[in-house]
Amino acid sequence: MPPARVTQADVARMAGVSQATVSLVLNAEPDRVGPATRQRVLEAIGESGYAANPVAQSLARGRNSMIGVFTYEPVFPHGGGDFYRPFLIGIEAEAERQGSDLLLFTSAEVVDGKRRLSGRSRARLVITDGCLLLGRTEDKGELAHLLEDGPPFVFVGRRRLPGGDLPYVGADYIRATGDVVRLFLEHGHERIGFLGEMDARESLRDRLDGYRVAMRAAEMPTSEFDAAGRTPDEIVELVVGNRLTGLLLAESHRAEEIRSAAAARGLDVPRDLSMAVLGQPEIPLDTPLAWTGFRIPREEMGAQALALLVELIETRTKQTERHRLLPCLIEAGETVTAPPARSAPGGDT
Amino acid sequence: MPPARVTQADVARMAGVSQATVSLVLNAEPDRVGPATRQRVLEAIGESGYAANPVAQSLARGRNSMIGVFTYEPVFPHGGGDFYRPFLIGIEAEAERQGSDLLLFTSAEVVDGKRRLSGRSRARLVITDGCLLLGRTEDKGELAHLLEDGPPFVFVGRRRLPGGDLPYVGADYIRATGDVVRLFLEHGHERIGFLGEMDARESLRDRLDGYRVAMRAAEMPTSEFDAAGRTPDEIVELVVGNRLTGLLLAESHRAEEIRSAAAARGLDVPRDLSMAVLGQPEIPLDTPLAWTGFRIPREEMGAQALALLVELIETRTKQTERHRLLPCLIEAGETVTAPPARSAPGGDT
DNA sequence: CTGAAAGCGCTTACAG
DNA sequence: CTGAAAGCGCTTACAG
Repeated sequence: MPPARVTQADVARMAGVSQATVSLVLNAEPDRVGPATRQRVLEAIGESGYAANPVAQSLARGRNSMIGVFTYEPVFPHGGGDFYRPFLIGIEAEAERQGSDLLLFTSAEVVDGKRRLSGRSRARLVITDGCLLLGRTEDKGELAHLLEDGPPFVFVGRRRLPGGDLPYVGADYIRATGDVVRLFLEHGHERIGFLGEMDARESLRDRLDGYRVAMRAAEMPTSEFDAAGRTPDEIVELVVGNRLTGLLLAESHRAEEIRSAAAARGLDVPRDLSMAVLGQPEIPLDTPLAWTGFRIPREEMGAQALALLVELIETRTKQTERHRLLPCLIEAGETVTAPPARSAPGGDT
Repeated sequence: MPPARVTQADVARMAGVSQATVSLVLNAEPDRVGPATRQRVLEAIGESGYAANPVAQSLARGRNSMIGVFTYEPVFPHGGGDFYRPFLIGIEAEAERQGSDLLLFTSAEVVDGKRRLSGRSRARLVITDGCLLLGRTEDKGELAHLLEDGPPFVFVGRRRLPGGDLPYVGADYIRATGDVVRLFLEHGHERIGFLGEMDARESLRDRLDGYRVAMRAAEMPTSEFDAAGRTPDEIVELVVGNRLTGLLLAESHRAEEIRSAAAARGLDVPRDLSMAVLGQPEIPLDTPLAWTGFRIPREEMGAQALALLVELIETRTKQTERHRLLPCLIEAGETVTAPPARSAPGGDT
């Protein structure tokens, strides 16, 4: 026999008032209920240990202090990586501050190892006041749907939708990458290459854009290479073939293997080749060097995303600025220095 | 203006039936509704894109597929340690399997950095079908309360309540510690000491009990030392003073510093002193040795705890065995070998 | 086989 | 200031 949960009706009986009055004490302005009645109700609540049933609240008014957290993959993966953790550190801390609980949608349907945001999963979202979305394998179609007639949500990480205005809190990769490019320029580099997957993902696009914009502003020629399917040796070959003195790595996790390959070919980092990573990899690099690059403010992104979501829920107006772009801190490191002196000033004629 | 969603009433209107009939088509056995009617309803559902409102379902059914997860500290701590992670890996995987969502009680009141399970936090628990409890700073009084009139719950880790029968899924430290003791005995050790905090926590008590039982069974004298407040050097002093050839460490995280102190005093592990750790520390030891000891099945504990909880929720009977003790796998390692030969056979007279 | 009705536990106009 | 009532969108006995 499940211990029957205390309801407003029980409290009302104890306090000798109507159920509606209990609700008013709980929800309305203090002066909606007379002080004496109010007192009795409050006491009854204390004694009974009453707590509002959020499901009923939800149905009646549509809010329940529950924030949904939807991730496209398990929040707690078996393997080594732990992609979501830094974001969730920020999210949890902010949730504590806001006084909301977090509902992890672990019941979502899984297709090809990725959780889907459609069907029952999608319907389940409406349980919460609003929802945080995290992951790198989102389906833009699903998002468009959600935007159209779903509960409020905020994506952690910049996401763009062709026709829509998707709320997000992202990191300013464009600017951060530009900062790194300018660091190279200040050191006197002229031939600075960009290596990354030529992918449509915003986080990668933004880095590429940042590179292009900064290079163009400096009137330097760009050299972009697709990292996909290339071995470290092949990449070093590209560096040499294009006489690059600097290399930006969008794929920061490959930094160390590329440096090794360069070393094997007699190219020392940073003496002969300056390198920088555009963001820290999930799994810290096993490296003897302090890599130059920038730090992604993941915890802050999580916290701000939740803060923005709460704002959206509370105002429910289109007025609020729905996008936030947080700055990345540049890390000086030691892998970028002046380029080697040109062997033949004026070119290699 | 939130886009109005299609309800059963809408579907009923389209199909020319009652709202209840729509519900029956959706939920009851196929033959509760005549094939023709059923067909019309199904068509209307298809056309309208109807999806049941899970909030309303929850309210009507009295269950909501939400499992609460209460941790005494943040699930995602800032610092290095990550105590809860392995448990939550198991919990999340099991939740996927069971089709339930996880509600993290991040709104709980915090006192001295620990979340409390009383007041509003306590009340909030009842919104879930049942709740998983994790942490090492539980208040037994709060637990007793919960047991009395709270929702079903299961503690991850063995917990005992003087008067109550608290459901848990734990690791069998008694047996695992006994296994380690027997490993020492098989190697010929006779003077085996136990070092740990003499604390009331079950996990520590169990290790001590396991040690005592196994030693008594072998008719060996026990030597127990409180690690609290003792420096590594002082501990080594105890080892020497008591002529121990073997040492069990309940506080596995101190293993390496004690080994160093022993080495500094000329005691090599395992040549002069065999050591074993009773469970892996949260943060992996920075050590050149493979430590002998046992592995705590944390993921499995999480998964089983959730499975047990669901069972309790579904059966709602006292019949179910409410306790599960999982075996710990012994790790052979290389820190336990035969004790050094006695200098004077027959004693040191 | 199907509909009308009550109920899940709340919120919120609406009367007094 | 307070109560009676309607309603949120479902499920589920209970009558026909």
